[in-house]
Parts: sequence; structure tokens; C-alpha cells
Amino acid sequence: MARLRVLLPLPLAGTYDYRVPAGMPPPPPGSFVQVPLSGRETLGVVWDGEPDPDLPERRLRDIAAVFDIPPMTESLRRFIEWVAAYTLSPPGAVLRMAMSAPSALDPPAAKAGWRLSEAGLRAKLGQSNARFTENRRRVLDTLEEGEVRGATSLAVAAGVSAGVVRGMAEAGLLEPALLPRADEFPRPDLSRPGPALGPEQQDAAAQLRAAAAARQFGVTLLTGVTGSGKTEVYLEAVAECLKQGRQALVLLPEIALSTQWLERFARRFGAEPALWHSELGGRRRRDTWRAVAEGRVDVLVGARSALFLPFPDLGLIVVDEEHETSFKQEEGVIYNARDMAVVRARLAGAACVLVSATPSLETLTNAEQGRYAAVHLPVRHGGAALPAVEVIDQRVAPPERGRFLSPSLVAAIRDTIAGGQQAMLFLNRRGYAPLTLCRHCGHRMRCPNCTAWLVEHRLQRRLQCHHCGHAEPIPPTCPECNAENSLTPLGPGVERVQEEAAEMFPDARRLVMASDTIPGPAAAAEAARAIEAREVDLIIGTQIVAKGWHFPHLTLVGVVDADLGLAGGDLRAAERTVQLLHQVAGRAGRAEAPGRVLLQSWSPEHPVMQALVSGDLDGFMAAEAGQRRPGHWPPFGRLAALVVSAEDEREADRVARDLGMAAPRGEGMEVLGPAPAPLAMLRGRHRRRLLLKCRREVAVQPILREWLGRVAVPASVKVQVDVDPVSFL
DNA sequence: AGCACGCCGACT
DNA sequence: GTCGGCGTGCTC
Repeated sequence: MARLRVLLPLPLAGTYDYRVPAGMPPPPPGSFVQVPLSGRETLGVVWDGEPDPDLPERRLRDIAAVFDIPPMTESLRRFIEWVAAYTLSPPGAVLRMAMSAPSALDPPAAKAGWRLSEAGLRAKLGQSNARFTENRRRVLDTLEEGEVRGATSLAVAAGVSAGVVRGMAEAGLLEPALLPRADEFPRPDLSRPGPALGPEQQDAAAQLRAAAAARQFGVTLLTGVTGSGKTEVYLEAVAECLKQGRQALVLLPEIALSTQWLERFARRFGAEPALWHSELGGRRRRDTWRAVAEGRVDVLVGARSALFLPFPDLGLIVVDEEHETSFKQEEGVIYNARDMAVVRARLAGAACVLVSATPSLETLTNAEQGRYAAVHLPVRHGGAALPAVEVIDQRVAPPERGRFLSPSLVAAIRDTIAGGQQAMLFLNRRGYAPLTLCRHCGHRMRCPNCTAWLVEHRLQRRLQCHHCGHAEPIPPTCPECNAENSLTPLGPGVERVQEEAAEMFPDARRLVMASDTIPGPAAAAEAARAIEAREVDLIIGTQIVAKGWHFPHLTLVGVVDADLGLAGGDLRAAERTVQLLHQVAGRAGRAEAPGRVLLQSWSPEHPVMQALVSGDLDGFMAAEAGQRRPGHWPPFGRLAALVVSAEDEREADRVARDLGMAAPRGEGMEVLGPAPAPLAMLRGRHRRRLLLKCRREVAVQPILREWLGRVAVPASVKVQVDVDPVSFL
């Protein structure tokens, strides 16, 4: 009896072997199958390689069924193995991400409809002696020979009630039939003329088109100032990929907020792309997954999880805003979608395009060292000028006590609004105040499950933890000393800035854009529409306002606290702050009127502020590289973090200590820690961190595997491996 | 991931 | 005396 290896979408160490039952043609590798597993049935994929000949026959079970869907490609199978090995995850856990719509394997439920029976056809053609009512005649006239329509649509089209259709079915004039499946994923129209591109854009588009036409792996970094039309340029690469008959995948960091992007795509191709993100509901998710597997989706735009969709012949992967940290998955299989996109492209023989106005140092270094080709757009599209950036020195002209907007920023906003333009205030902090303090006893309101302050959300009248979702009403008295009216909000959040703006500019029409107020695509689309239609004078937002929006009438951006991201010892704090503030600044002056950006800062001499003022981001990144190179910090060395967590603090400490004792030693490697994580407690679990730092030429995975193998970890303790960590919390 | 087996508290 | 809590362990 033939045996096969099957990978199950479960966190198991490897594949399981199954028997091919008599009479079943052996399914080729990649086939999606149903198999028994400890008394139940589960899904799996026939994997490559030899089954274990030593496994006794009695332990083997039969493959139950093979699904009627194209097998998973060899390239996706290799990708799953690669990601599993790189992240030290069980391959089945990675397969699970590639089978995120299990019901898509079942044949799609065909919808029932009606067509003319032989008797009906004779009646329609007048070859029948029978006479028909006016209503029945209308139905006969509506329905073409062989056409199948749903009962409701038929009744509506014929202008009759559903009862007439039912009666004709009973009379044998109509017979049941299956509706042809609607083509839900319209093919982009490649014959449409692209937008008018400037000369630099045309050159860049030609290079990207050539990369897509080469039908082989290669990575291109597409950079360009904000507003230079990078999207239009890479859509030309998408067009070329489609012309080649291959599929294109575009990864965006915040797909739920990307309505403006979808509009641009639709303008270019006359059709919407398929969408993929975690909030996609059951039916849509299933249909999309199956359509991708069957090659009926040409272009898909999605969040990082789209990387694991079963494209039959992927020709292009675009990672837009490649510097964004939200491409990093921080739970389960911990991976960076930007880096894995390059791997998937390599395994698929596809072109990969990384896009950003503010590329990460990792990507810049890869381009500098020649691993990636580079294409640059030097000017804004349509001749718009880059905004002028100035720093407001908070030490010289501070806001009034209890206020957060300095007089010069207030004046600038007032002028802007008076001139009929729009202004934006940016503060990367949700809620009303990040800390609530008792003025009487000094007690600070903190989360019971996390090492974090509770953030006041005044609109909801609650204190919230931004790490675990804990929320409680604002207490009337101090929970520690029972003093009345003593709890005081400390520091600003967007809600508090909005409150101040309401006092300062009572006549301005204000809009708060934060994840609380813009929960999904519909709200994002409405906000974009209201701003474009000039129904808003002042936008007050968190980091969601930084993301790729095009607001032509926005000319002033004020950053309430430009120093905010610089606190803490994060390796990339400065780099990230420059990227975020540059993106926010890029929202200003995208049309005819020039833009202006004001940064409120307590340290205007900081290299981050200087870089933003001078616009010399290249110089800033070069200096950043100069700081990281000598110590072999990324990208000039490799990092891997171990995060030990347990409900019991002593257990977490013990395992962390054991890992510290067993730490690998050797040339070009170093282990830092164990130390309590900055988030020393998260969701009720105590956390300790260790950090492995290696020279670039050292492969960290074998070291990590050996290291973890030397330490006994009880089931109550979790050790997460984070290769190439982005967050150090 | 499920689902079973296995040891300690509130019920008929 | 049982029903049932969810802690460890196995599934080809």
C-alpha cells in the first residue's frame, strides 16, 4: 500500500504519514486532502519527501478524500518550509496561515435557478396550443433559450410576482438548473491608457516594467519624495505583470484605511482589485481564497497575511510603505512580511518592488550593496513643492500651563484656516491623557494585567489599557486614598488636543482621526470624502493620518510632540521618528499651494529635527548607519530575541536564568540579558527578555535551535523566538 | 488545534 | 457517593 507524507495545519514538529486507499489515484504533492486524526477529520496538504518506512502499518490511517482544487504549488510549499525554518516555527503553524480559509476547499455552493423546460421553450416560440396569461407570457419573453436565472431576479425582470414563477415551475414550463457562477473578480482592463506620467516617472515605470517582464527574481527599491507619484509608477509594473499572464500581489500596511488607494487602482484599471485582510468575513474570505487558488484573481491587495495565499503563478510582489513596522507579525509565527515577500518572490521567480519615501536602513543598505536595484523619483508630481519644515522651540515659546499648542502654532493654524486652507494637528497618542494621577497621594492609575498606565478616553468615560484591552470606568474618588476630585489627567492625547482646538478655534470644523473614530474602511472613506470636499478645516489625528492620504487643500501640519517617539532605548527610535514625521509632513502642500510643517520640540538640535528641517534624509540615514556599523547592530549584524513569559513570576525568572546560563558562546556572538522586558507584565504574564546578537555572516537559527534544546521549559512557561526583532517591548 | 485522560471541589 | 473544573499529552 502506498504511503504519503501529509503536512497538517497544526503546530506539530513535522509531517504525518498516511496510506493511499485502494482505488484512489495517489494525489500528487501539494494536493489538499482530508485525513483522520485522533478520531476526527482534519485538512492537510500532501507533502514532498519519503514517508517513514519504520512506522508500523497499524498506526497508519487512510487518506479520506482529495479536494477538487488545484494543488499547492511547489514554490508555496518551499516558502512555507523556508518561513518555518527561519522563524523556528513548526511548519504546520506556517501552513495554517496558508490555509486561512479552510471552507474554501469545499466545492462552492451552486445557487439554484430556473430555465425554460422543453414545454416552456415551445410555449415561448409559439409552438404550443396552450394559452398563457399576460404575466406568464412576460416571463416566457424575458427568459432566453438556455438562460438560467434566479427566481427573484427573473420575477423582477419580467415585472411579475414570485408566485407567477413558482406557478410556471409547477406547470412544468420552467425547470430547475444551477446558476453559472458570477465572475466576482473582474479582470483589470490593460488596454486603458495609464495616467499622464512626468519624465522621471516614465523612466522609473520603464525600469519597473522591465523587471516584471524579465519573469525572474529581482528586487527593486522604489523611492521618491511624498507626493511624487510612486503608486502610479508601480501600477505600471502591475500592468506589465498582468500582460505576462502572471498574478500580482500588493502589500499595504493598513488595508482598512486604503480607500484612496483603491480609487487610484480603479481609475487605472477600471476594476477593483481583490482584497485580503484579517477582518475579511467568512463568505468573502472563502470566495477570495478559492478564486486565488483557481487563478481567477489577477491582482490582489492585502495585508501581510496575503503573502501566504495560493497564487498559481505569482509574477510580482509590491510592498508599499516598506519601512512600516506593521508588516511585522508579533504573535504566533513571528515574521516580517517585507522580508518574507522577498523570499516568496525569489521562490516564485517573481519581481519584488519595495516602495517608500523613507526606506528602512535595512532596505537602503541592501540597495547600496547592490543586492537590490534602486529607482528614485526626485520631484513631486505636477510640480508641487515639498513643504517647508520648521521647529518651534518649546523652551523658548512654550504653550501656556495646561496647554499643548504653542502660540506660534496657534497663530499659524488660525492664518491657514482664515485663508480657506486646511490644517492638521498630529499627535501619536490616542485618548485624552496617557496618565491619570491622584493630586492628593500621587497614586497612578495602572493596568492590573500589564506594566502600563491606563489611558483616559474621555468620550467613552473610561480608562483603557492599550496593551490588553482592559477598561474600567473613571473612578469618582482615588482608589488609593479616597480623595475626591483628586484624579488629574497628565499629558495630552488627541482627544485633549481636540478639546484645546475647540477652545482656540471654535468656528473651525474639526475632525478627529484615530483608530477609535475611524474603525474601518467605511469611516475612512467618509473622512477622506469630507476632507476632500472641504467640509473640514482642522484634522486632529494619530499616526493613521500619516498613511498615504492625498488631501489637496491641506497646507499646514503641526506636530504637537515631535520628541514623542525618541524616548526609550529602542535601536530604531530615531529612524522611526524621522520616517513617521516625514510621512506626516508629506500630507502638506500636495497641490498648488505650498505646504508648511511646524514641529513642536524640546530639543530642536536633535539630529531627527535637523534632518526633517533640512530635508537631508539621506544624510540622516548615513549617520544612522555610521552609528550601527561598529557595534554590528542591524542591518550590519543579526538579532534574535527570546521572550520568556509565565503567569508565575518565579517560573519566568527561572527559565530566563537557565537560558542565560546556557547562552551560546563563540566568535562574533553575544547574548544580552536576561532582563525584565520593558513591558515586564503583559496580559497577566511576567516577561523576561534575552537578546542574541551575531555578526552578519553567522546563521542564527542553528544557534537558537541548539540553545533552546539545552533548556527544559515547563508547559506553563512560553518561550517566543523573535528573529530580527522590531519591537523591544 | 482538538480531544481525551486524569486528579481535586459542589451537587443529587 | 457522582458531575465537572481545566492541566498535560497525543494525534500518522
